Amino acid sequence: MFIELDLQSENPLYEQLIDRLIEGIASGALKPGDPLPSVRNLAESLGINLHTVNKSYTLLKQDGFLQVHRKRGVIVQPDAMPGVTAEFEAKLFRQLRSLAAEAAVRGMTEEAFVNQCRRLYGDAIRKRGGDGQ
Amino acid sequence: MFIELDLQSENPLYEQLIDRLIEGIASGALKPGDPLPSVRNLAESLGINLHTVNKSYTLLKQDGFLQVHRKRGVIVQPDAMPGVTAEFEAKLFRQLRSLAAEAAVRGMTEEAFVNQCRRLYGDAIRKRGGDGQ
DNA sequence: TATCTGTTATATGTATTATATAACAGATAT
DNA sequence: ATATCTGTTATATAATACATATAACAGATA
Repeated sequence: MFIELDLQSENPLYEQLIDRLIEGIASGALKPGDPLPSVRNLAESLGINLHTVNKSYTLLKQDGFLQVHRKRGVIVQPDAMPGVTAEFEAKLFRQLRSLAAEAAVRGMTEEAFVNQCRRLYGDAIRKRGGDGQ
Repeated sequence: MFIELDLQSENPLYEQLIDRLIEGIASGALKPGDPLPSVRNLAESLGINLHTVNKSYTLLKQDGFLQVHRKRGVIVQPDAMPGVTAEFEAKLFRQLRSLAAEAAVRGMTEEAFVNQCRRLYGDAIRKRGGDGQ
């Protein structure tokens, strides 16, 4: 687990951690059923508070990306990952619309914008071994 | 100016307003040189505080999307819009990477993801009349 | 028994967001 | 000139979010 958080970022630490963990699942660095460090261990290794890690874990659990076994601790969702829910679609639309509008105003062509989207999707699943769906 | 803000949203009001104004510029609803309502007028018509509008205007001015003339008031940047700066690229990368990773984990294919990106870019400039670059 | 797990409770400090009221200097219109 | 409108600045207050700290609980583990 090579996770780095930016303490200077405007993004909250718990959101950064959520992003890093989802990116880990997308890339295959974290596979279904894989155990995650305990909240206390991860907090210590990241140099942040236990409750900040716990908040990230709790939100990821609520969304179905993680499971908490009384015995095995926190693990990556071993069964079906959450699908494209209405909430996720709404978030995707909202953020993409905002990014696309600013990109257009700044003179970024549709091709350039779409190419970046494609490239970053490819980067996200790069390490999965081609089973990226 | 048909702007609606979501008072329930997690997004701050001043950020929502920034998004709506940039989207207005992207779509052509707001053209270079167009005057914007005064901070007090817009605040009243949106039902929010003067300082919240002023914060949005100030940030948009700092980024070069708006200009403040002592005589003409606040207008849409009449000269060259800000280009694709390093800061914007960094923001674009950060947010797209996060969205792409979650989309991939949720089973959204690269094609579906890229198509949404393309569609939302097209929606953003739809009313510009095809001079979208 | 001692230790580790997630979880919950409580408290504190800081920053952000949004509001309110007031005032200033420049420009505009009557 | 007087009154009004402009962006801007100052100050204050309340609510919320973020991050931390300390403590405790029940279940599982060694």
